[in-house]
Amino acid sequence: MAAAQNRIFQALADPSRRAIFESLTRGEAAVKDLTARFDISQPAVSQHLANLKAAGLVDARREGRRAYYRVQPRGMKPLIDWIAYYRAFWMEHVGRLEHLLEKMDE
Amino acid sequence: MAAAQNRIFQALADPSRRAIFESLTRGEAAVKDLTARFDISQPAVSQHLANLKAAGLVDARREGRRAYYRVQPRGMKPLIDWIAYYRAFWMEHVGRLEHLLEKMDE
DNA sequence: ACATTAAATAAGTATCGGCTTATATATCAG
DNA sequence: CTGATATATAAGCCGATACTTATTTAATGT
Repeated sequence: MAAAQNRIFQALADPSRRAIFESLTRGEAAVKDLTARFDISQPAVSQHLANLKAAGLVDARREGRRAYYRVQPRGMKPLIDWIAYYRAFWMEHVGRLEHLLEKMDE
Repeated sequence: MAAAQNRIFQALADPSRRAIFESLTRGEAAVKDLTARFDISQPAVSQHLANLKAAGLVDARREGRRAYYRVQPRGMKPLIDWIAYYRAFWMEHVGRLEHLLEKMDE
């Protein structure tokens, strides 16, 4: 559980990797597509994807010679759990956070 | 905004630093106290605190020769915003996330 | 004043991590 | 079969960073 949180925070810490992840929220994409979108080499993209996959944030699908990656929404659970766990504290100190969380129910 | 997210994700990525942050959610603490709680040197603790403070996650207060640090709940906003921004996507793909978010209202 | 305590800063080291190029492994097209 | 395409893996480089010890700054106690 804490290990999962470690992997997720570490995975999302790198701006390039987070950008790739965010890009995948717009929809499934092949490595080739992602390589075209960003200014790093194909191996760099593959390495970032492997990292995201190991963190459980992303899922891969092979189709012929293409590898399609997509976000694995359930992978966000440890991050949400982490926030939820400390929520009691936020609540005590910032009543206004209630309103922040409401945004998540829009 | 994206810069704030960068700093926060980067700050929370290190396990020691995140542990210090989590420890502070249990209440304000002086550097001395934190140094006693963890198995790293005092300078290491001070450096982590400086990092957390630069990320806006933590706030410092001087009292005599002691420096008390406490969580700055508003500092979590960029992280919550980030999750909220991509929530639309999570919702599309995982109806069950609704239930995850409900946990945050318990 | 002097010694002690608390914290921050400086400086150096060593590991980690993200990138590159080069290569390997498949798959497809001709 | 051959060449081209798509991805993954290997190896190495280099900058970032998390630590250390040493020192500085400041506040307290005797």
